[in-house]
Amino acid sequence: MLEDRLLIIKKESCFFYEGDELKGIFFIYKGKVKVHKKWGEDKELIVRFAGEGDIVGHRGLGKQNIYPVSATTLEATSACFIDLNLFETSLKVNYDLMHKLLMFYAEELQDSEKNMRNLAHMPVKGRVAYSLLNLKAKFGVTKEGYINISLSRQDLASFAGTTYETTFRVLSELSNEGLISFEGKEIVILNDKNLAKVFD
Amino acid sequence: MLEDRLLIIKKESCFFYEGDELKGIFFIYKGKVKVHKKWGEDKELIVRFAGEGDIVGHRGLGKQNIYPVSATTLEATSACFIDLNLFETSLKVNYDLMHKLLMFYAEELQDSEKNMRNLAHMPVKGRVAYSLLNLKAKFGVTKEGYINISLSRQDLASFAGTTYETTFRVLSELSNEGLISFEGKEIVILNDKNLAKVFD
DNA sequence: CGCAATGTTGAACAAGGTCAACTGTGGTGG
DNA sequence: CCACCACAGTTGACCTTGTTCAACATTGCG
Repeated sequence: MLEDRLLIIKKESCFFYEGDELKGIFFIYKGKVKVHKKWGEDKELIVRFAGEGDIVGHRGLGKQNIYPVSATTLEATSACFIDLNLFETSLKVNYDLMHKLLMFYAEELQDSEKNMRNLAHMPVKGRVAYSLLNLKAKFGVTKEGYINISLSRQDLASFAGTTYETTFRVLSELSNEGLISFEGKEIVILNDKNLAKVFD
Repeated sequence: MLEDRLLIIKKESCFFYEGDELKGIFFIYKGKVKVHKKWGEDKELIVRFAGEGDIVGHRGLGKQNIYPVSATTLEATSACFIDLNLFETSLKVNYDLMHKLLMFYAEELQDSEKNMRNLAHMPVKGRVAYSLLNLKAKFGVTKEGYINISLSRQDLASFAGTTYETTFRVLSELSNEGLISFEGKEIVILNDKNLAKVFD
């Protein structure tokens, strides 16, 4: 029963698009996903990342049943698709689930608004630093100390709300200052405290 | 019983501050309120406006019981304060309330993320235009056609995520283009459709 | 070996923020 | 009644930030 809703999604594939009709939500068993929003043809903003145990697609709930964002896997991902009806029914039946979801939304909203303020007022360097610390907090580090998510520069840029090139320069800067170090996509934060001082 | 929780708040006063301990939420009977977040000493971003029938302070729900935003009246306002315990209890008892709240959060989250993307990628002129249309949609217009909220330039700037002076220039520009007209704080949108074309 | 994709850097440019001056307007006291 | 001041409204000039574009380097892979 459950099995026929279990999806295996390969790396770098978009499993729902901004504007699509809302069919249901996804529960991530394994893998990592970016949730993003387009602007024009070639610009996007990554709104959030989701990993193991997170849900994706819930943002579509509300008046118009349309996904307001797209979701794309960053690595091979397995997820459970939960039909909208089933989900709504579960909510009706399970008070606790609904309450958890409510709290989850509340947290997300706080996050989102902090990000808004950052985009409006924080300079790029701060935003990149903030993004890195965010990623570390969410995904942790590997045993070698690298942030446990392998992200293209472009994705990092889209997350920080800036361009590829600028992200690049900022990253070298931070590296020169001894706050981080990296080889390709693998990034280590050497000094959390001082990295946090870049903003704030 | 209800009366002792009814508050009359005079114009331009902040009734809770970002960082305050969360005591409860406010239900606005009458008046208008801005919900804002500080950056540094002198910069702020207005995250949302609330009017009659809206609730304020719910953003504090979540892990740490702290208001993540401040709330300040724009006009004389009457509001009902609902103690956090009472509110939580009501949620437990009233399935429908909880569901409505959930949907409300979902909408807010969508809004917030649209705003994030706009801040990241939309130029200032577009953001101001977007803000004006937003305000019109939320508060409607007076019989003379003015947007039914009287906002200082500074507040409009903080809502659009820009500076006082820039807002000013953009407003004159829009006025020259025949899209809006204004006398002091009172603004009319002359051409919704073309104003929307400024962004998008 | 060569080509494509991605990484790296420099330079020019544009948007918007900052600062400061100027204008008008409405008190306030002589 | 007018001179003066305080203060928001208004505008100009400049400067910083970050984007854009384009060149060049490096890597990986057929």
